[in-house]
Amino acid sequence: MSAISTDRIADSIYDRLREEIFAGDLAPGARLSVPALAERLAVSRSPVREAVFRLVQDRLASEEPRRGAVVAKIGARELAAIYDVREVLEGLAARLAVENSGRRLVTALHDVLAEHERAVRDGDVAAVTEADMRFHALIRQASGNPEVGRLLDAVQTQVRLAMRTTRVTAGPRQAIDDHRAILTAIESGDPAAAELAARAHIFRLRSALLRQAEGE
Amino acid sequence: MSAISTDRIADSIYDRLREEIFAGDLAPGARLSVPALAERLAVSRSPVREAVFRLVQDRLASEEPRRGAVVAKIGARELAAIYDVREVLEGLAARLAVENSGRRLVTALHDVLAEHERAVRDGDVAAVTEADMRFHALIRQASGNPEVGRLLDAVQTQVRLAMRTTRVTAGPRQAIDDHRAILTAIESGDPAAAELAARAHIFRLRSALLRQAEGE
DNA sequence: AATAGCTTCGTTGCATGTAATCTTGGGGTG
DNA sequence: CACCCCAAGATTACATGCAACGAAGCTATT
Repeated sequence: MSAISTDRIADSIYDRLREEIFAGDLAPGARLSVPALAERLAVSRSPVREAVFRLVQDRLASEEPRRGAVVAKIGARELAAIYDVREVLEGLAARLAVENSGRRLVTALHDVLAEHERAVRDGDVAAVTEADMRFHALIRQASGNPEVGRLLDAVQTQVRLAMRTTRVTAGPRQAIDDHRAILTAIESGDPAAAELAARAHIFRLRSALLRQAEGE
Repeated sequence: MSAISTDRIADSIYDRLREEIFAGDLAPGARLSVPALAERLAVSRSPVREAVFRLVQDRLASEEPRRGAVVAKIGARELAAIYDVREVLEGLAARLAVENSGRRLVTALHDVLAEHERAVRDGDVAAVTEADMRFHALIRQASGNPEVGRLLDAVQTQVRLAMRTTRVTAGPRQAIDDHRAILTAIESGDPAAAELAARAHIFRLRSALLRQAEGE
């Protein structure tokens, strides 16, 4: 019953570096020198090497020839490509959720949507983000397809990284309207409609993103 | 201009283990002991450890608690989930290929299809597989979206692993008919039609797969 | 003969040594 | 003043040592 043993140094270093990247403490372009990190974190090079390796595989860092890994930059172009993928994956998740799931999902989504609306009214930015992510997470868990969940996690990792450079805000009202449309489609029990609604939502996010990148 | 330096021991071990898994020399369930492999391959444990780690991340192996990694088994259920993902990704690739690509793709696909038909007539199983894979690879390269390519590579890795246990053959005539339908849709320049045709193709493969798994 | 305890073996994960290779900065030269 | 070459530094990748931890098998006891 115990959780995964997190007493692995390599894991905790991976988590820590990840958070430092998302928090901006490690800006895109910053070098991830294994010896330097090992000294800063007061551990040997082995677990650091493993952690950096995982960051590269997650595309949070990229290998530069003989200069070590650096925190990855991600431009609007790459992000748009990722959103193409996200569009079809979120659509798939919504379709599968309708096919596999029941009333429980609908009520949970209603709750999150209500919280989302409250957060927007109150101007609580953190809560808005939280509710937004929860909405998608619920659907993806309900899909019953772990592969979709894993891939969407990877997509979200890239999106979070992109927020370090690109400012990507879809109008908050638009997001709520989209979510409500998705929920309505799920409630109606129509898998194809749910897929379309989810895809339309992500497609609009992608458009907003590109428009914003254009205006720079 | 030189290719990626493959003179890394860890890389060559990774490639070798991968091939041994696909060839069946390492059957699903076989233990991947790092010390044992290091001795067999006459290298130290470090590069072997890295290679095994990558296999686990690719889901070609799975970690068993305190007994090391073992070659992964993949059942019909997991494979069906993977095909759900593959369906939407191949659909996306086909749509993007139509939007981004031109006549070059169409002629290349015609060539591969002709070769595919010849191979089926001659009963050349290896050539059939080759042509089939080439058809999909062409579309995915033409999509211009590297993310789709990477994810479909990962999907294909799982499919190849699954072939070690599950026998997955869609009738060869069906595959050719499907491919011709996809090509027709691409030729017509209709992105939505191409997406639907590609999705239908994978969906049929998935159905054939599940039917075959059912009958056991 | 069955079972409980113990010993041995194998495994992982981390630390550290070392050679090869590339980058980079400085000093000397045309 | 610009440029080139060389040397020093840093990095990776691999080898190897070592302790902790379970698992599996053997032995002794009931």
